[in-house]
Amino acid sequence: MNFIEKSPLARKLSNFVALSASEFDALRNLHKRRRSFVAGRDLVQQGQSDQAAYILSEGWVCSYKIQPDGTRQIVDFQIPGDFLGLRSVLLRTSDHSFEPITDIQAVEVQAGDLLDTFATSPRLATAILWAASRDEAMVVEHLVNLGRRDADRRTAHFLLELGARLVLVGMGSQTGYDCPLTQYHLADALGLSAVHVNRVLRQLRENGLLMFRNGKVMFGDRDRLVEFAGFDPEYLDQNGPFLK
Amino acid sequence: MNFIEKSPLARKLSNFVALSASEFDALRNLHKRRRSFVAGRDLVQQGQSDQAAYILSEGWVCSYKIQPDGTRQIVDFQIPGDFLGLRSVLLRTSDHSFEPITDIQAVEVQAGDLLDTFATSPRLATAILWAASRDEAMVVEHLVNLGRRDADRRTAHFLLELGARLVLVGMGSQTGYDCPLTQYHLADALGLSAVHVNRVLRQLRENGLLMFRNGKVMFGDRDRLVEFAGFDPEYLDQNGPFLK
DNA sequence: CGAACGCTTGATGGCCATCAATCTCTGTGG
DNA sequence: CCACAGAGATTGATGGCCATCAAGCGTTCG
Repeated sequence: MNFIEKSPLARKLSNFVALSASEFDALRNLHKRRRSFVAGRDLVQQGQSDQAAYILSEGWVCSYKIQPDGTRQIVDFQIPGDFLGLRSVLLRTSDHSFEPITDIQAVEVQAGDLLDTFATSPRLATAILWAASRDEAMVVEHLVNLGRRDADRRTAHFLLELGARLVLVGMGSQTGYDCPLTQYHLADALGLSAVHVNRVLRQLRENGLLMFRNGKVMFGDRDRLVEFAGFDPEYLDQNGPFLK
Repeated sequence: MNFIEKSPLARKLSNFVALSASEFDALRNLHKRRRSFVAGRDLVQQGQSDQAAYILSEGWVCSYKIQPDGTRQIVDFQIPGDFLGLRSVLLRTSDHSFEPITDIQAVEVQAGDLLDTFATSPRLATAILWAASRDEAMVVEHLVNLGRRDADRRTAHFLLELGARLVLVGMGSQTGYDCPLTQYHLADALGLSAVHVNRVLRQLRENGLLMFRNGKVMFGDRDRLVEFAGFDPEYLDQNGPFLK
């Protein structure tokens, strides 16, 4: 049993493709330089060009865009096993910034190595493209969330999705998960004010649906919460391995 | 001069990579079956599995998701040269639906052919991945639009982006473009009610910023509009060929 | 021990949804 | 040829969701 088989990324990809020993090797070869970053200091600034991508192995990150008027929109959160900046490898400038929410550990991935892996290990390539497609599907669902759900359902839906993602890397369960986000993070992700997020969380708590407190999210009545939020996890496409 | 060199997709990709004759050939080989669809009838239903993707050669399409309560959120519009359903090739179920807004012509692309092309023509592959990354960047910008801009700026920003995209395939200019969208389409894309979209358009018109009328969008004072909307087209990454 | 950060709650108001009615335009069939 | 239906656009009235301003609390940390 190799350490890599327990890495969050390997764990996540295994939910889609059953990886062989040589594919675990190929995955390990992607890992070049291990790097640490402290909470709060941005990795890549919006507009800065950067040909490297990262795989997050520990900690939480958010990707966001700042508006000219200073307001911030968080596009997505990254948890262990997620890629960082895969898109900015191809576009000439990074179109958004990354902020570590906690201290993090990440592994640098060279664009060239990634393309080589695609050529030599098509099954692994499929798994990686699956993960990228899934990330995009999550951004789309986030967009629907902002466009067509009110604050209560939006918040509930978001916290349910986060839970489902964490389950995939072994960091969550049906009853809840540890969550280092502040109410300000939630506000910037959900397009709400922090004040209103606070009220929404109170209401969800008083209705026995979920608790967001002291760095923990705990689902009260999960079934009722899923029903309330209209959460249909199908877009996450995590119903067990597809390629045997 | 081959017909393919004038196709919207070739035209779009040429803005990123200067394509050679053999690359035009490879691009032509992707085009298998040409198909027509009439306005209003969906191509792929949400939840339906489908292993084929399309390249749109004529007409307009929108991709959207329907909520359990019947509300609709349009995720993106596709114009000639855009891919349809590239993501659902990898995920097991299509996570959204496609509605042709006008009668359209599209070319079917087999997933396998696409991967073959990646192996034989890396420059073309890079160009296609660039286009996909750019599409994703547009969804992100759309998300920011919904989360952090008021109705006026949101509408202005959206119509400016659409204009910039159309320029790339030769269907628009600095002064305006033809646009088959209804105010209902705009409402579903912008997360607003159709009534409010109407009011917003009136205000933009009365301020001399832009006219949306009779299937045409005409910019009044484009500079002021760009300033007003906070439109920074850098995320579109269309500043001329990158790979010579 | 003061400052910073995050959380909490109240008061006020504005943006935008909703309901409702009317108007134009186009296509269609009697 | 005209009546009619339907889609799209337009405008007014009302109200609710959520932003904003303001104040105060607890905890952590230098």
